[in-house]
Amino acid sequence: MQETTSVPLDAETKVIERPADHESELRLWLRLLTCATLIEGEVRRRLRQEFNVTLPRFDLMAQLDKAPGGMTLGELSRRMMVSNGNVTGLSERLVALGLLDRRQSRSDRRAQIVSLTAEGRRVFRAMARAHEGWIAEIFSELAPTDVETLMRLLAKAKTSARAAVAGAQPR
Amino acid sequence: MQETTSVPLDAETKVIERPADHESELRLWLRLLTCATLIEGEVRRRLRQEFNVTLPRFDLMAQLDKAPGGMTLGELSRRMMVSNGNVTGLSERLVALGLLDRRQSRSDRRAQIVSLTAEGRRVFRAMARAHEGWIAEIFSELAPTDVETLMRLLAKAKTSARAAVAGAQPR
DNA sequence: CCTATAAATTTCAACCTTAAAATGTTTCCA
DNA sequence: TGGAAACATTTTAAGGTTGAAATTTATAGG
Repeated sequence: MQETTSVPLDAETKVIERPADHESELRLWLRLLTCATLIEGEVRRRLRQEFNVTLPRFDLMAQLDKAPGGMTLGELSRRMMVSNGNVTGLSERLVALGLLDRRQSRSDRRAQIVSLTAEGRRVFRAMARAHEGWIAEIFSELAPTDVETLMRLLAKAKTSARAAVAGAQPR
Repeated sequence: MQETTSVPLDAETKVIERPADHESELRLWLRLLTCATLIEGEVRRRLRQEFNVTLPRFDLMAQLDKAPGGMTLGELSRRMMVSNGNVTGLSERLVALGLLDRRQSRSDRRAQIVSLTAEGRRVFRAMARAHEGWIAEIFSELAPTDVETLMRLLAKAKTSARAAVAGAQPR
């Protein structure tokens, strides 16, 4: 019975096309996603209620805060892991609010460089201080060793994921 | 020097209002978010290229696949952790594609019940099979013990986050 | 029975997001 | 030098997402 397999098998041969039990990895992914979604939602809610700012805008400002001299839109796009068109729109709104400066690069006329204004930096620092506290609160039940272990294993997961992404997308 | 503190301190007193080193938690959050974003982006890309479907639609169908009898929109909204209005729109598009059925609840005229059509179930199963393989590939560099440890610590993180969410949002 | 409150959903405006096409600029190499 | 190819960005169309207001129906207490 069940002799429909057209591939010769023996004890040393891996079963081909078996449904395979990758359930544990799948459950890991769902749990990871749940954690991220949960925390992201909470951070967004608080940013909105306490600072009237969206998470993407906060993220963009966070990148610029680390680059005193500013950054091109492309660089920003890569670091934020979002599309080019996305940063174009986000930057426009932040410039309109007076939180960002934007100028053309001297050396490359294609490139636009954005940086935080003094006001932008001031506003961001206040938000960042609160944000750090929220994250500490959210993770408060984790022991330091838990945090350490998670950091290590998530780094491993990140490397693994990057390899899969690179392998699948010849771009 | 540095005697600007106006709060009396001694060996037993926690420093008040110190900038506090919650850096490790912050880094953990950023790493968790990076992992999730990276993987989510890759899954979305493949769903799009291989099945011409968006991730939110796949997620919605995944919830319904687990509920043979269907589910109300509210239930779907809670499980997917997205807003009510969101599932309204998503469902409309999937009904238009013939992948979902939608009917009014017999017992509660306010409630709408959606479920997969036969076609929807068939399509979802094919996608789910591929999806499980992608996730396995993405996590392929993790050892079984790594997966196990991550599951455990992420569960702890989830519990911790839920407590923070509940504590902050009297709703 | 009536009415206040809660619940399920829809609608709406604003914003975020992507992929792909279009534009303008730089680089490289034959 | 002359293009071809690579780059940086913008634009566009389609869709996803939220929070809040509006609508309809259910429920419970007096």
